[in-house]
Amino acid sequence: MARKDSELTGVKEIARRANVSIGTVDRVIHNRKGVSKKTKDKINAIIKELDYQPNIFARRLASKKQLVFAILIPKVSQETNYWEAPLLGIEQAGAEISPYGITVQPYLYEVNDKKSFLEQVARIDLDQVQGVLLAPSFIEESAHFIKALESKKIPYVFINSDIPGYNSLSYFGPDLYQSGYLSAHLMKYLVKRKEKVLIINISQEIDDQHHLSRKEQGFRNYFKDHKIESPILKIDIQQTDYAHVSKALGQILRKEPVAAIFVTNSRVSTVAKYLKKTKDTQPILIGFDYTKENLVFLKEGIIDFLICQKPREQGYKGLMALYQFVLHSRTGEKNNFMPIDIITSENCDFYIN
Amino acid sequence: MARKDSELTGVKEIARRANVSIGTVDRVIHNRKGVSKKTKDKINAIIKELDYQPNIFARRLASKKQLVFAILIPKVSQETNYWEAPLLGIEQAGAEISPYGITVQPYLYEVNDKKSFLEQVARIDLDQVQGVLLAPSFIEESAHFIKALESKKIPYVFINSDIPGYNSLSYFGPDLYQSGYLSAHLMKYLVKRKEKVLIINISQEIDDQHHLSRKEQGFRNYFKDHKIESPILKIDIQQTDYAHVSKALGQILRKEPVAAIFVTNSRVSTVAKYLKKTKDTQPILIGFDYTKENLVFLKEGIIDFLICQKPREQGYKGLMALYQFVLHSRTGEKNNFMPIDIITSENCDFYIN
DNA sequence: TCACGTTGCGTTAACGTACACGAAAAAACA
DNA sequence: TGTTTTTTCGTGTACGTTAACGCAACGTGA
Repeated sequence: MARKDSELTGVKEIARRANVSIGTVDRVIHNRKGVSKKTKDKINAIIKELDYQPNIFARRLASKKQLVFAILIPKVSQETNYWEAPLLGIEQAGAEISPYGITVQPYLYEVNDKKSFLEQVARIDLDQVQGVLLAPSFIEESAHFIKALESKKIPYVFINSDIPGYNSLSYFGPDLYQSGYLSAHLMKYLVKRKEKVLIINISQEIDDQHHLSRKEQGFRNYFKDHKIESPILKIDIQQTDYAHVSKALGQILRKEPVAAIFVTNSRVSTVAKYLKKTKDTQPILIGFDYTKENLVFLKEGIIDFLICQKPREQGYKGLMALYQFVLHSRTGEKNNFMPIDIITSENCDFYIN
Repeated sequence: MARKDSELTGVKEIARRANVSIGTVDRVIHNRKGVSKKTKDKINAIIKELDYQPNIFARRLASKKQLVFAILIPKVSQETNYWEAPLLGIEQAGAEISPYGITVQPYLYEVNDKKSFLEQVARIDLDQVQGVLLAPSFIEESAHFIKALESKKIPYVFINSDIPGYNSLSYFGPDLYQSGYLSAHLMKYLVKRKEKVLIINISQEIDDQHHLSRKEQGFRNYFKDHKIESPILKIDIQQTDYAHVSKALGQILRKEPVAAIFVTNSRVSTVAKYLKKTKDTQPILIGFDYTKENLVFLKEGIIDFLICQKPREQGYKGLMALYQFVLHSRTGEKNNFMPIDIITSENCDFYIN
């Protein structure tokens, strides 16, 4: 009899060893009620001993129900199409895993609006969700949501920005400090000794400040570590519209001729727009993100370098990590810092965002 | 009766419509013999009409047999650990898809040895293989193998280098011309007007020449397109050992002081080794690939930039493409040019190869 | 004509799990 | 003690596909 082989695994074997039926084993596996503590413990012990891995094919064949993953990220705004990329990655991953009975439900919030974030959170029915992929833009609001997830034991993955200290499955996103550090490294090649460098923060959001300042820190520390003598100027611009930005730029650039400008986020295109209009010698311009707007100026040569951290891949890999965990109990690295890519007008056509 | 719903799909429905049994339907699906041409055609028509997608869970539950993918790439040599990266990507993909009953069989050949390539090809039993991932280093030898694959209708994917004109499922690898073009772009920032630039080809293999020259072409064309006045020198070194390389370098560098050197492949570390020993002012050095050896010199500052094209991802995505096609009949892009990454001593620790 | 092979097809038992249904056992109540 | 309720558990069917087995019908050669 070849039965010996086949009976060594599966619910049947567990049932046999525990002297119960497969129905009972099934109940403890799904911890439904109706099993005495005693037999439940016995069965759990056997499961652990056998390191029982349920057959996912049989499981998903027998169970008609879909798994649901909720996606909580900003929606694409007129201001920037940055979030298009993660969404594309998510959609691709979603398409790949959909044959395995997984449904992806997007909940998209306004990038600068906490209220909108909370509205979307409220729409998610945690009893119908087996995993969450989120960009925790707003620290406090996210913390509250995450607490709810943990109490329901729903696994979640962060993308784009991290909130350390939580028990997330993993994080896929940039190492902000390093990307600032790298930008400074590029600068070193481009500015001559003692030429001035300007850092520009453009953001109205307070939560953002944390991100921006970590980049700035990296940037400044590189200059310090490498004893670069170029003076660093810096301005904060709290309004993101062109009128404000151009005015602020005009003021400082008239007084202080700079050889290079480092914009700490994707709004570098606004700066580029200003620089294009002035006839003066163009300073080197470095900024972030492969957005439509930035790309135009990159190709025109107004922007010299863009730093980018694979937003598409963040979405793709984030969702895949969720899938690997929920379906196969596979956990990968907890922190997955995306590579820091340097984009120029030459390689931009080949950049896979 | 809810039967109406459930009967609308699956082999049962096909069988019902064709007035045959599911056994017969199964036979034509797996085109086994024992079905008359007439009913076979009828069933195939219905399958197409219904756009029947077999339930993969039921399929893999019922069928105990494993799918086999053969991997035909160079093995890691002492000379370079380049091929470690693709293999790692392949192994990761292999681990992820192994629960779906897929076995990955590596056949590794010596990178510079056609005989070894043919030996490995001979070891592959095409009747036991459902897909092939290969790096077609040797054009003619590969062509022969590919012909065999096509006659058996076994899908195959190229990585690292492409042989256009074949009906491969897809290609994952670099766009050589562009990576040369980009290198030149970097040079532009780094050398002053009329300073000399040196291109170095180090390779004993003839097949390689094709690759190298496409890079060189890209490099030269950038200079032409942008009317850069720096003269370009060039040497070919046909022996890859350090003694030869250093001798050749000594000869040319003594005569011609150059501001920058562009090495067209991963052997840039050999050049770096030489430069490190000379006390002269170090020229800018650009080369290819994130190998162990190159990394050392990059961190020491001898190599300034490395161009890299995600060898790990080539392996990962290549195998995944095979999987998506064989299991889910999903085809993606045919040509997948990898992003052209610029690696410096600053971002190298964050580079995901 | 019989015996035997071939072709074309139907039937059925797996594959491992989920879950509804109902039965037995235990507990609670009278 | 008998009756009801609750707890605990076993049985059976379904999920969609695979493939072994077997049975007709037909053809072939003697």
